[in-house]
Amino acid sequence: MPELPEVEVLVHHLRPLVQNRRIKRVSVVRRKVLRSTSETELKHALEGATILDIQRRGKYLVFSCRARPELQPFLVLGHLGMTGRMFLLPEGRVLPRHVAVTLDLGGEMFIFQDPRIFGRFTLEAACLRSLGPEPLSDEWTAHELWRELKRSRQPVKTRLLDQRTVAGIGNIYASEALFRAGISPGMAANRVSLALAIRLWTAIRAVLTEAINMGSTIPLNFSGAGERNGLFYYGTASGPQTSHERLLVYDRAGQPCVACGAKIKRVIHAARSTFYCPRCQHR
DNA sequence: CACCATGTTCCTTG
DNA sequence: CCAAGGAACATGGT
Repeated sequence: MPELPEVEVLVHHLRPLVQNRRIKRVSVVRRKVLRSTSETELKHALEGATILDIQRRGKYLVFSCRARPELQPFLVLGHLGMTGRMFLLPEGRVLPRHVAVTLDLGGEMFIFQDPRIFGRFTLEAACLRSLGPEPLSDEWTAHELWRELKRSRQPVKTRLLDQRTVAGIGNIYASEALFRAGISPGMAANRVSLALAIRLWTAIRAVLTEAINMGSTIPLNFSGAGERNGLFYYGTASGPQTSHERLLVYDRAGQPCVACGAKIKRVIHAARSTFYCPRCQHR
């Protein structure tokens, strides 16, 4: 669930629920998600503090909190990893499996659940500094993408997964953006022309924006229960399509390309699956 | 049982 | 020293 659009949608839905709420108590069930922060440090910082806002940066959720009005705000960084979820649970309910951290907000519990424990919930915010530009910001240009791609001979798909190239693209939207741009995922990044970089830049922004727009209009199920599939918009109340149906190449190996009918291929780059149409994506 | 999985980081190899 | 690739992390779904 967690690439840029899913995190953006989560932040959008979570913000009004947690904004200006005071944290009464913190419970840490899986210490690993705290990374370099100790359990004591997190509790000391958060218990009694108020959540002022949530923002997204790349795939990170950035909580700004403040212990008291006269003090400086501080940040808590959340990351969903592969399987993380965040939602509110009415107080008194039985906790679901694989809870990593809970915040007692009084009346409701904020739950960070993460079966695989690849995610994080930490005071350590230094990792934000190594992130590349925000793909949907006005400051990010196609030329900047091109300049970044020029620096490596790795497959362009692999470069898109590197969060220093641009922040927030994951394995699903990397394949989707390359398909839309008509670029073969295995093409060496430094052989991508400026014209192709412009197409890729446009495709990245379109793919991410469309996913956000769809997710934002759908009511999320914050109970966290009954959602068996990791894919983010699955199990939500309604909607004509699941997110999966909107993906044109991802996880469609062997199926006909929606544009030309050729068989979608699956290949491996840097140990991750890549899906593409060998006819549409020739360059 | 085998294989796959939306992410990041560390280790090894060249 | 750097770049690139793969394993590891821990669990669940098919």
